[in-house]
Amino acid sequence: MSATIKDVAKAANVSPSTVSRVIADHPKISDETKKRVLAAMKKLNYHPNAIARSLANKSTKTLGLLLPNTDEDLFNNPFFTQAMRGISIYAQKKGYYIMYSYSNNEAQEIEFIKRYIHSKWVDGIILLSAKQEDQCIEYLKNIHYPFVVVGRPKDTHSVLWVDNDNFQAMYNVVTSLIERGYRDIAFIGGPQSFIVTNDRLEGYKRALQGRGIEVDENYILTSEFSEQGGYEGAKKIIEYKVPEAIVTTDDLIAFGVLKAIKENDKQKIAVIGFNNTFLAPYQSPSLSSVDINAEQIGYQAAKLLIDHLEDKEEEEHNKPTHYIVDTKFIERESTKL
Amino acid sequence: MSATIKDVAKAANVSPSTVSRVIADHPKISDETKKRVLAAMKKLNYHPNAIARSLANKSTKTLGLLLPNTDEDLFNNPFFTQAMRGISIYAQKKGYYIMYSYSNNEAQEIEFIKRYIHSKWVDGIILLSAKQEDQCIEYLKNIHYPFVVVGRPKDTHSVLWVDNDNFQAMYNVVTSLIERGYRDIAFIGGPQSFIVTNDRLEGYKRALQGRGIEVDENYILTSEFSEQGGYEGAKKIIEYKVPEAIVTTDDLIAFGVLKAIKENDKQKIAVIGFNNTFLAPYQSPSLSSVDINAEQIGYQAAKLLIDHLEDKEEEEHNKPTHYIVDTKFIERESTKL
DNA sequence: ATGAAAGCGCTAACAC
DNA sequence: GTGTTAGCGCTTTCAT
Repeated sequence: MSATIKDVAKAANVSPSTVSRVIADHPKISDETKKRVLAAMKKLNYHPNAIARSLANKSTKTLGLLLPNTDEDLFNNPFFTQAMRGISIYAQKKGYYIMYSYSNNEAQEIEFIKRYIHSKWVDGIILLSAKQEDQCIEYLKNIHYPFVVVGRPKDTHSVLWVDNDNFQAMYNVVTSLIERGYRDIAFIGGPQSFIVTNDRLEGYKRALQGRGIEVDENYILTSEFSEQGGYEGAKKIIEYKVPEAIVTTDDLIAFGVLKAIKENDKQKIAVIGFNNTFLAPYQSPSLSSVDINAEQIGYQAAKLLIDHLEDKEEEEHNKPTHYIVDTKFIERESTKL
Repeated sequence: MSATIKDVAKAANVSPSTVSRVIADHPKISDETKKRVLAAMKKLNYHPNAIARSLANKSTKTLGLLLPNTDEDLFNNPFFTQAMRGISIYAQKKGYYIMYSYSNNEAQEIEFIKRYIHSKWVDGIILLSAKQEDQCIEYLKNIHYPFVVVGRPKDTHSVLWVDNDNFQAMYNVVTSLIERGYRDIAFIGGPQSFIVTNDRLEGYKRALQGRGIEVDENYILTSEFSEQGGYEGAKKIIEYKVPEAIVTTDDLIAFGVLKAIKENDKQKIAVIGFNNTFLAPYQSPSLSSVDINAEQIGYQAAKLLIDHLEDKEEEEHNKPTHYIVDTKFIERESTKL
């Protein structure tokens, strides 16, 4: 039905290869014929068939995005939509398409990865969550398939990744708390299986130690990535010993903490969230949180992968292999009590 | 590098067409050769090249998903991720891939649609938001391209769509409020450019009228799709005349309303959200909300489109052209005061 | 039931 | 600079 390269060739009185050359913006083509071909394209409303190009080029210009295998709440976390938007923005800029699939568990995740790769649908893969023992990373590394992971993997050797400096971010937050006179600071994090949890926990511990405050293991809780987790964690901690501040690894957790605090009438406890989600300003008290710039993370992840893909031929010499996105502490009422 | 259909053919001592037939599960193939071919596939670790198949079949088995052209807050609304998940689930079940793109405005949205269509990347398109005057719908309808829209379009003629019965849902909520003795009920909705806003507003009005309560236009506000909008709207309404209840068209708006109510110390005002987002239970008071089952909406949208695509040949006689997903009122503290 | 051959729409040597 | 030709990996008549 729609015009092909041959139709254009005929209409412009040139050969198909010439048309192909103007599509690819080949240098050695006379302005005159180029003009004629372009005109023929317009006239016939011609658009290159991407499938045919992909087959001939052995490249689809599309990326496969793997959404995390996890429970509902985590996926509802705005982090993912923001990262997806960032990915989409850079991809669009470079003319790449994005496919996504949502998996329920790691086995399924690997299955989808294989499907993407074997079917030749994608040129590269973006992993949207790095766990401590991530089989997807292992698999992709082994077969030397181009991929990037959002979140620092356990072993960064020869893998592209982008993340915040989670250690530093939490370190800074806790240090600033200490400098203002807080000493009894508790920590509630998500599951330990996530690297990000451990990084932030480490930052918390080191900040305390750096100021000569002993780490109290009873002040450290990791649980679900949910308000429920924060709520229950905070109750447990308050029961143990009322702290002056509670730092968390996610706003969702912090929301739960705020609720528990209110119920226990311990309103002087400072609370800090992470990820600066859009509802943080609308808590009462409004929640201080660390903005991790999720959109930028997604953007840089796409950039790392696509740039890597495009530069395949020119030796992969000094290409950066990871990118650290800045965080920013957003102070609100929950730390100004 | 990887095995092609020819390699398999050679290994199994048959012709490529025979291999192709077993891939497509063609009936006229002897069990014996089928077995031999399958064995060869395993041995060579053969996987069909989807691009080549697509080119020959003129069908990619992939769908293009258009994320709404709108401000940040709206996209952060969990509705979209839930719908995306539903879409993904049905698509995966039927072996379809999903591509998404995020657009900033309607012009860009149409541009992406054209790109998807012209490049032949997708077999159909899913629109993730129906506005009153939706140019995308107009465009797709005109060129008779297969698509489905999430949300009831203004003109439903010859378009596939899935939605809640937003009129009925709001009608029921308001009626139940009236039956419990509430009379001064205000309404705060999102932008009027969204059909869903009008449907819910209509349900609100009719419910009042049905019980002989006059509609007070000062009790009706539409604004941004955000907490900010709810917050400011509620303040305005309270200033005008303190209502007994405020119904909203979105939890985000309701969150803002709750905040305004607290600040004004008007805690007896009942509040109802919409979409039953995951944070609704974590407000204080916990927020009563209408669960719209977004995942189901996405699932049914994908189903409608894919089933339509697959049945192209067999006359399109009695195929359903839309689907209504049930809503459910989830009562919490905010309506039990 | 199976094979031969043409074709899907585009690209990339290789010639001139 | 431009045309010719041979694929890319698969499907599908049309034979047999």
